[in-house]
Amino acid sequence: MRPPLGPAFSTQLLLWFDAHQRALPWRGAPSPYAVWVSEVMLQQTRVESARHYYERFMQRFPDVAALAQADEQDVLQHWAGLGYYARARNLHRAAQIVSREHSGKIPDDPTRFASLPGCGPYITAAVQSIAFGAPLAAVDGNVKRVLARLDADPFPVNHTRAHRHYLPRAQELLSPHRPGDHNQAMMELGALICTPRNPDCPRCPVAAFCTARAQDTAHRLPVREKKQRAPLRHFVSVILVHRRRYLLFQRPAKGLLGGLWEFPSTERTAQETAQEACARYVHALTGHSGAVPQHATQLQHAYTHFRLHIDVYYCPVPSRALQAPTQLPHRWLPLDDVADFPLSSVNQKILRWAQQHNARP
DNA sequence: AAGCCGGGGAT
DNA sequence: ATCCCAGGCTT
Repeated sequence: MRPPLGPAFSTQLLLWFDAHQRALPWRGAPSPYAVWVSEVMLQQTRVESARHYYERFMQRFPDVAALAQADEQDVLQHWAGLGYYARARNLHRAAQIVSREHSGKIPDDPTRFASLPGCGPYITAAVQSIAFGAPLAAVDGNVKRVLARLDADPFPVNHTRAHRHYLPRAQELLSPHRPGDHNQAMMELGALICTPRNPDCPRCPVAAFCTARAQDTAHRLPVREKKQRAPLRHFVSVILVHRRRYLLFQRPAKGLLGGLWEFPSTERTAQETAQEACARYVHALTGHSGAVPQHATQLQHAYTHFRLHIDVYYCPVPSRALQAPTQLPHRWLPLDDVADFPLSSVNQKILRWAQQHNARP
């Protein structure tokens, strides 16, 4: 049996939030557009990671019209390094829809807003409650953790149906008077007090309502399903140079790192060394068989579903002709111009290496 | 329902 | 090394 909470819970929560919330760039009477941009950036992304990107993005695209008119490459350029690039592409498309079909005004109707690309249940509840006062509970990773502890609920928070499971409880607790602040307060509580490890129960404003606190089991909640470890894959990236110009490819519009640019790269098979893979790739790319790739550096990186080991090579070639036209857009660029293209985090590291070594190993 | 999609900070 | 974050889309 759950303790009867009623409005007492949100009263205590909001008192704490009013006194202890962090000063963040998207707080303090933000425009609906500012709320939207911040919520999209904060998906699966910590506040401190998104903060700088948010400031820069809002300076460059201050309103829906500015974003709608922008070139997608410009939008990606301001997102490069933040990850989950479909967020940027969807936000850009959504801004164009708002501009064309809603006279530039962000819909204050949850159903219409939810039909925009990138606007799922969480974004919709967050934006509609914070910007327009709609009484919709926003359920993210923080909220699920807080609720799991509040009720000592063993339902795994990373289960496919976790959102469906925790939403009714979140909705029942939601303050009808200040739904936007209540939603932010739940997330702020999860970020500052009810943290994944070592929750600070003595300083929790709603500890009196918490079943896990009463049972002293907060440190063992929430329950989480095991997931298998990401496999390791080996890639070779090559800094291909012809007369101080560097070859860059653009990745396909969809899928991993969609629309971003990168130094040429290929996956290494188990049967070849990195050096052999690089020579094989350069030959396939340029037809030039006498290439002697020089090892530049190694990088490690982790994506959600696999880990990456990358050997980076430096390889001058005698011609700019490409043998097998890869269908993918490419450019031969002066090193100083490469940074003007949206690069993934890994390729930003490769670029920095090239700059530091002045293009020579 | 399960898989795909980034990156970094905390532990 | 592992976890996990202001999740949504595709299949």
